[in-house]
Amino acid sequence: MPAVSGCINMLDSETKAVETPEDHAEELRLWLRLLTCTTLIEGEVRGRLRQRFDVTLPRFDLMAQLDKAPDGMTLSDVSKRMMVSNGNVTGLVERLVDSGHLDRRTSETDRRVQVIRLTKLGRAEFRRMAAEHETWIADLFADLTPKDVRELMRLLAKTKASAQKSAARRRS
Amino acid sequence: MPAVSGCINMLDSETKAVETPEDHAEELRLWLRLLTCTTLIEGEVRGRLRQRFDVTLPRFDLMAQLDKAPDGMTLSDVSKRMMVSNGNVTGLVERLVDSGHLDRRTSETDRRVQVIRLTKLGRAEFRRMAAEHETWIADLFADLTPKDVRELMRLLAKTKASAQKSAARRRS
DNA sequence: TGAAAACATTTTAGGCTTAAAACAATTCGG
DNA sequence: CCGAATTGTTTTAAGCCTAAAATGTTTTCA
Repeated sequence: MPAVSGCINMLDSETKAVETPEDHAEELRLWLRLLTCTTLIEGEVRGRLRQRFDVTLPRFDLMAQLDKAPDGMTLSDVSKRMMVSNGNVTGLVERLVDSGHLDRRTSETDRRVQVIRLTKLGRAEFRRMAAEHETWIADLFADLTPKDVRELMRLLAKTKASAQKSAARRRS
Repeated sequence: MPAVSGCINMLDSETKAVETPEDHAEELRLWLRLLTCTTLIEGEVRGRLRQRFDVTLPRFDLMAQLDKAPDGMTLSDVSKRMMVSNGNVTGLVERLVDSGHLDRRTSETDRRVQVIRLTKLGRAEFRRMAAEHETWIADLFADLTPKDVRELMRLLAKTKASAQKSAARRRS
């Protein structure tokens, strides 16, 4: 392949964007690294939750959402916050109700809606787990300076916004 | 609670580390943001793979690993690279062999080992999907400048190293 | 050499997850 | 007011995923 082919294509182009097969290897590598980091940390947290508290990560995540909502949440709210499917939440909640961690009742004003809350037991257990969980996270990120943390926060916010925009573009 | 309690605790401490309940809220927020970004992008890629190619993300990921290894890989290699359990790979490979995308054979020199490769069909289909996949990723990260990308790469590398160190600490 | 350790994979049991279809209740527009 | 669209949840079918135990193979080393 001649080294000038890209330039030739560019000369061919008219007013619109160039159709040269562009190189997006950098973005691809970034995505893989992002995924690796997340998978690594998630796996570590999952293992520690299991070992220390015999609880699964999805259960912990669901309880974390409810801990921030003393008045409860609807299943839809939970589903959106956790970014998982509705059906997923149904099953997760069912098991947590069975184990006595959640209370679930039908809304008085809208009989479609199920409102779930942490029970006293659920809240107590979550708080206990959350305290230790926070130290694990701190340890996993221990080598980052406060400046690194701030900078990562900023860049990830930008990344999130970019991805949301792209997702919206596709849906429209 | 008096505002000086932290200092009092520090005075109480002896040679070892202070037991003051430290504030790790920043790291926690960082972790949640990292998770959100990854979940968002992963969900988007999953949906597009399904819509355009009727393929699942785990299948795509496995084929991506094999595409980089013309001489094939063992199941253990795949399991380590993908950071998933051995049993997971067994099932994934089984389905991909059934659909004609993978070839699997027992190693001649070590009968414990299964070596898998992409078939001609598997490689062709993967290349077709990968080309489009790359444009999706580029679009999802479109609002990041080259500098942002470099900086994120650097900080995520640091994060990965930190997490690996922490994981190793726990295992020892 | 031969038992024990290490290794590669599979199996098992249970839970997680999704997309799509089904169902139920509410809201909207004519 | 009533049919149609919308909203909230559950169900279904299939696949993904893990940890732990089981199976078969190779290596180690006493």
